[in-house]
Amino acid sequence: MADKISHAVIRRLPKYHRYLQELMDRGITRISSRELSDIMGFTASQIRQDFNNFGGFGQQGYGYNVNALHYEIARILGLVGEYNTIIVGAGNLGRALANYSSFEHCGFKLRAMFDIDDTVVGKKINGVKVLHASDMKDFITKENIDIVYICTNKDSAQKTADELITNGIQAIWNFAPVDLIVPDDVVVENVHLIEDLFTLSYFLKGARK
Amino acid sequence: MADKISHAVIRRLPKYHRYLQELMDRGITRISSRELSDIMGFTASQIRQDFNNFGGFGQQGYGYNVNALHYEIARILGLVGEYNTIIVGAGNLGRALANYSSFEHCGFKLRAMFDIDDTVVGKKINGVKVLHASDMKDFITKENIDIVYICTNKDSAQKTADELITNGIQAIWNFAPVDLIVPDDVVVENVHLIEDLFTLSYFLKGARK
DNA sequence: TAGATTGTTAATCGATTAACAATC
DNA sequence: TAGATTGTTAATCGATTAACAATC
Repeated sequence: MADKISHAVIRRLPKYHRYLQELMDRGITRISSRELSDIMGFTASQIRQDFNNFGGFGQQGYGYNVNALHYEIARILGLVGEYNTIIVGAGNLGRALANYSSFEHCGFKLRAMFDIDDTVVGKKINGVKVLHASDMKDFITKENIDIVYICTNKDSAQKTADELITNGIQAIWNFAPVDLIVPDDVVVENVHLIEDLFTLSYFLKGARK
Repeated sequence: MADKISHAVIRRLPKYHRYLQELMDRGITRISSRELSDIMGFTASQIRQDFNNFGGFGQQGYGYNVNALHYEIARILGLVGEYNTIIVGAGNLGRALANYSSFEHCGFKLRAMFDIDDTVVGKKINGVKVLHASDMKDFITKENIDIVYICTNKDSAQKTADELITNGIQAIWNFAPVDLIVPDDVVVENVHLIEDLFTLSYFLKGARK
C-alpha cells in the first residue's frame, strides 16, 4: 500500500467505479475478482493487484462488497465532495460541456463561463452566466474555483493557463490542441479529440488492407 | 519493421504529427531526434525507436526532414485521403462535434446526423442535415460512410453500434459512457469524458493533501 | 471443517532507455 | 576526413500475469 501508485492503475479506477455503479444499480451486493474480470475484461489478478494498492477491500472466500468497494474507489478518486468549476471559452465545445449534466451529477459544479467575445458575454447557457474574461481573476478567488475547463483556441490556451495558475488554480482540463506547460504542482488532463480520431483512422486503414 | 506495432507507439503518432506540423508552420525543415526530444518531452531514443517501427525515415549525421517525416506519419495514420462520417445523436455533444471544423480540415467529412427526436430531425446544424435514425441504414451504404461518431445516451449506444456494424461500419468513435461489444474487425475509440475528469479529481485531491 | 477467494510474492512479459556501430 | 546522428541491439525498468499461502 501507498508508495507511488502507477498512472496505469489510476486510469483504471474510473472504469471500476462505473462498473461497480452498474452492479449497484442492478442490486448486486457481492462480487469476486473473477466475476468482475468476466464483465470488465481485466484479469482477476490485475483487479486484485489494483485494489491492493489502496488496501484490502475484499474478504477471503467471499469476494468484494460492491457498495463498500464502490465507495472506497469514489473516495480514492476524490469524488466524495463537490468541486467548483468554470469553463474558459464559450465556443461550441465550451457550450456543449456547459450543457452536459453528467459532470454536475458527479459533483463538478459549473459556476460560470468566460469569454472575450461580446456576442456571448452576458448570456446564459444552461443557466450559467458567461462573464468577460477580465473578471476571471476575481471570480476564481471569490468563488473558490477548483477546476478549470480550457475550451479556448490553441493560441490562447497557454496564456489562459498561465493566468489561471497565477491565481491559484491547480487543476486544468485542457481541450485545446496544445501541450500546456505548467508547474509540477498543477495537474493537467488533456482531451485531444483529433488525436483519438487519428488513432481510429490508423486502425481503420489497417482493417481495410 | 512490420510485425505488430504496439498500441503505445500508435498513440504517440498523432502527437508527432502535431509537432511536425508546427515545425513546418515555423518553416523548420530539419530536426534531430535530440531536438524533437527537447520540445516534445519524449526521449530521443524512444523517438528513433518509434519511427523505426515503420522504416528508416532519417539520415545519419543529418537527422530527419520535417516535411518528409510529417508526410510519412500522415500516411501511416491513414490521413492522406478523406473519410465520410456521420454522427448518431444530435444532442449537445453531437451538435458540438458537428460544429467543430477541425475534423473537416483533416479530411473527416461529416455527411449527415441522425436522431429520433422530431424536434431536431429535419434541421440543419452547421450546414449538415439531421435525418431520422430509420434512414441510417440506407444512408450508410449509399454514401459510403467510413466512420460513425456515437453521441447517443448510454442506453442506446450498444443497439446503435449493432445496427451500424450489421450495415458494414468498421470504425466507431464512441462518446457514450459504455464499453461497446463489437467483433474483432471493428475498431472502437472511446471518449469517456467523465473518466478523464475523475482522473483529474484524483490528482487534485493528491495535490491538496 | 471444506471450499472459496483474497492478498501478496515470484515469474513473465513488454516497453523504455542506454549504448554504440553504421553511415551520411 | 571528422563530426553528427541515425538505426539497432542490449540492458533496464515497470507493469501484468501466475501461483499459492493465508484466511474468511
